Amino acid sequence: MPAPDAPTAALPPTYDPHAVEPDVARQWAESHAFHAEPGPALAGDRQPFTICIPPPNVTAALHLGHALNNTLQDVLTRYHRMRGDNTCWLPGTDHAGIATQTVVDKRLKQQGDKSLIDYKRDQAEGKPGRDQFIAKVQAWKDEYEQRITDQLKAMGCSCDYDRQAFTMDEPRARAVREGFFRLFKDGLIYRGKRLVNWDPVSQTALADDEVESQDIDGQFYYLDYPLCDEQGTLTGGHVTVATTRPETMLGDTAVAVNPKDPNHAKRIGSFVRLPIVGRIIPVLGDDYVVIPDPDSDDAKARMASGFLKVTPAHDPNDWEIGQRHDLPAINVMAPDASISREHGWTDIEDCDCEAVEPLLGLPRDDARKAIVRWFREHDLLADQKPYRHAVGHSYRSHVPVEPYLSDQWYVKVADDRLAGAALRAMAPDQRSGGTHCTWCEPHRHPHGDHAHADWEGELHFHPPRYAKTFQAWHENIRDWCISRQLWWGHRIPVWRREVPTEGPPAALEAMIEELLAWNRQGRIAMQYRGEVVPLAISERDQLDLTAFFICVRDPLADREIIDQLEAWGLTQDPDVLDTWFSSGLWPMSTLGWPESTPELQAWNPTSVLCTAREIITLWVSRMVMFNLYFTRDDNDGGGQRLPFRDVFIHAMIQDGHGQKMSKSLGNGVDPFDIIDSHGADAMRYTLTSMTTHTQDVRMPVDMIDPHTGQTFTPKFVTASGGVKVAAPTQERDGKAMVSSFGLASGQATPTDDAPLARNTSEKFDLGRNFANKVWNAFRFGLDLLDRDLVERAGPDPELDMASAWILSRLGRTIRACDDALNRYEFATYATAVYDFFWRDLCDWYIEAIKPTVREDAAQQRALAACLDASLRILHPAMPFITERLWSAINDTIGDVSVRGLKLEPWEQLCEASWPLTDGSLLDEQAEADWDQLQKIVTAIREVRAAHNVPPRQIVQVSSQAPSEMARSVMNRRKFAETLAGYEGREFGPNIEPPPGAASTVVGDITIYVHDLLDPDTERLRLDKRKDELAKSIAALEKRLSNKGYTDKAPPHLVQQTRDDLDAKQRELATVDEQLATLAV
RNA sequence: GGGCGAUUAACUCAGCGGCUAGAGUGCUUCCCUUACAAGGAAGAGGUCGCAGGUUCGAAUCCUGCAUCGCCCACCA
Repeated sequence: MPAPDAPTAALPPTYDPHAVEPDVARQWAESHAFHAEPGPALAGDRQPFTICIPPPNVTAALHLGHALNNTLQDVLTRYHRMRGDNTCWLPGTDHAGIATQTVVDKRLKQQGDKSLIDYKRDQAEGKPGRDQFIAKVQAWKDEYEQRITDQLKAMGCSCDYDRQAFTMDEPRARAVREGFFRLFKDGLIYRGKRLVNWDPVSQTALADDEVESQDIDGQFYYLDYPLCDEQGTLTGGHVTVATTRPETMLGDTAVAVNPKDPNHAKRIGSFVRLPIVGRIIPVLGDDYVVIPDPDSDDAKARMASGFLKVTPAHDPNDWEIGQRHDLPAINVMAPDASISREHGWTDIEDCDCEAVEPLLGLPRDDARKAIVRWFREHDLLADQKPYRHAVGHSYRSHVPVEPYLSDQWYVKVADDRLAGAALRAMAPDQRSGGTHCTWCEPHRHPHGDHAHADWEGELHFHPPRYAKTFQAWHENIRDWCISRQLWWGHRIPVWRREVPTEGPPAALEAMIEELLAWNRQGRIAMQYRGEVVPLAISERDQLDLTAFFICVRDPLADREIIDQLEAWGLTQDPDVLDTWFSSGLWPMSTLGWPESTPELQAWNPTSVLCTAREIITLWVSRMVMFNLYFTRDDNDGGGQRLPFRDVFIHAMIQDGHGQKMSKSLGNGVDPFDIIDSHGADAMRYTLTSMTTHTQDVRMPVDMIDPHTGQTFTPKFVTASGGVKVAAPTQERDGKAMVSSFGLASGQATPTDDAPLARNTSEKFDLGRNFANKVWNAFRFGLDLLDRDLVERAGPDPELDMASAWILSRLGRTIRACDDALNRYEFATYATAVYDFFWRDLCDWYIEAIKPTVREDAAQQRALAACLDASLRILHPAMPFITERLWSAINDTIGDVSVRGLKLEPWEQLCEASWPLTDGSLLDEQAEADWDQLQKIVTAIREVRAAHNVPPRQIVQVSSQAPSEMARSVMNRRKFAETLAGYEGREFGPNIEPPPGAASTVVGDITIYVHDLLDPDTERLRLDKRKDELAKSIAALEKRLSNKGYTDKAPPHLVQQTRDDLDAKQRELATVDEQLATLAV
């Protein structure tokens, strides 16, 4: 028992994170240590270091994937803060438009409350539905934003919480409005009638990358269309079109044939009468059509009939064909993807009413069945074959996306000023396809200014392979649909008049003049018939007011304009912007853009973006394009800037079945669960140590029985989509509990009898054990250290071999940490500190100095320096425990710097300096000597273990060595004696083997462990050793007998092999001798 | 269809031209030694997915194949 007043009395023998973390977190919060101010850029020698958090969606709480993401950011942030950089980590959350709206709507339905449909009805009836629904979503957002912030704080994330941002708060909204305005003004945003990816459940358009491909088993239907003349008179015969989507035939406006098709091209120029509908449509030629070939490798060629039905309003390819041939696009569906005559089916009056009537209102699946039935009944279904193919699904509602004709807003990202600039921003060594820009030669934009010559790309991906994803995306990019028919999001700041104006021409004239004036003042921007105003509007008297789009720069500030516009009968576009529009501005909007703030000047570009690879196209791309584009117009002297210089892409966490961990799948693990079972530091350390440059890491998840506290592997079931998840309810020893999946999916509700079971994973034992080791090493260290002795030793005491060695190892470890962290090699960093602290410091050094350190000032100093420096280098990964121990050790020791290692005292560890070493800590001689000593100690321990000598029993050892070595052995004897538990007897060049001694050989030295009279054990040991030696001698001889090796391999390697062989042979001889002695 | 990655000990992963291929967990034996049993000492356990090739030398580089995972791609 330590004395009650000993420093260790304050520290219990087992580390309890729950007793430490909240206090430390409070201490940090009260000290405002994480708040940063930009100050003048590059003041003194302080480098800026900034990270913008990838804002988590407010749809749900964070899971382990976020824990990994944020841990890595915090490791970097804390490291740079300690390095003395002007460090700021900006936290925040994302409103996640469609995702959040969907989640909240689903929850409202589950609770039996008024849901989106009801609010929409209210809104249509003139009641305040939109605002009320948004209020519901806002409440959800408030709840989860708080949860997320609590989680970040519990994880120890050292964000500047004073700067907490949200993609829809006012500063961010301001940035969105300004960004939209500038793109609009520059003609990079336009209104287009296009086929969009329509989600019929959410009833909104989706961007291309919000569509997920899934293979489904479908059918190929072969439909006969009767041939006719131009007037519709049947001429006999038919063509057979092949389709997977018969229901869209209602909107067919042509049949296409490949002009090169030898069998079918002759039909070009004829007409068919569309069954059911009666529409007379041409057969035309288009290269797109696949020529049938039953022997082709291409499944489509095998399935093709040669005739393609063309439905421009319901298929993207057909849309293209329609554009080429000037075909009408006839939309036959309502926004919910049911068959409808109300949305563009202009010639429905001509139809066979009897056939069409029953189809109206049918969902597309039912319509498909009905239409196939109709064709079959009318003997027009030629064939039907099974066909597996990819179908795009909404990433939110998971239903097939409907290509749907509608008016939407687009960003012209394919423009050179956006995608081209993003490509040029790539570091030349990461851009494939030569050093020239692959983009601008062929796609040179007439108005794009080329910054090539003076703008060296410096966007780097880590690992570099992800640069390829980025490049490929921008080389094939298509315009980005940014309008969403949602309520939760940034309202599009565009006003227009829905109905033609009827006012007198004079009033109209005045109105136009007013608009043009505002336009000149830069308060609005205008587009007229798709062209940016001002332009030559020659026929003012024929102006169509409904063809004007008026973008108001800052509708919130400029009420005068809004009031006037509304007085004129103009209304704001009801749609909102794609979430990624505001996320794309994140590195700017969080720093105050469009104001030219000190933050923006000091911290943009930010240092690194830390994210997962799934988001490279969705998000990274847009931030790069926006930041480059918007900074080139700003007159702040900074010029065109990237949002960040480095992109670090980390692994995705999978569950024990190799499935991606995600909220929507329901297999996510709450970091709070891990913090509860293992502690935040353990979680962080383990996650850090898992972060290598691979793509994925697997995390088998267990559950904790809330009744007993025991860990067990839950029963898994296959949920929808084939995903393996823990069964919603679990049972152990007759007692029930609810899994987190059960709760998240709403399939089970925790009760007193069946409480929620937390998750855990034994992977975190690594970090928990390490934290405990650190804790105990410090308890012991605090007990051993004596402030007077440490100070008396001074910074440059005469070091014994052990102390010189451990400081040398410390110096190497600090270097390894720096290298690893600068290269984003987190696992390397984690392993380096682990090995130093546990293996070197605890297992060897502290054990070696135990008998002497209480009186030995030099050892006191070395130990103090090691402990102090260890806390500093451990801190980025394990901030809580190190901060707690820091305050304990701060009370015990002062400045413990040693020569070559500066360790300034500091009140809080999170603000303390990172240990700086100049290389003079390294001592190669001490390292070589210690290496030899470790071998001797291990050899003796091995003998002891083989003979079952208990650890406490001191053995007698003699050793024989060539004279020059013997002296060295004498010097290191005291450490070896301590470590191997022996007492040295005789040393010298010629020692008689003591009778009854076991022996072992280390290099030149033969070691005798006295009084181990068990010849059988001895023979076994020596035989085994002999085998090993014989094997490696054979291998070495073989290598040396290969003249290719001796001729071509580096000489030092060959020499090393020779030395090695020599040593092994001598050792073998000694072992043989000993075996011979045993036989006597 | 194009691209990226993985395949190494029972499990989860390092290593990515040259030590007898490592770590954590698990397993075996010994030890509750006055920091730590969430610990200490010793140990067992691997033809590095398969087949070729390059090289004096390959887990590591190249080619092909197999299996698994992810990203991108217009659903006739």
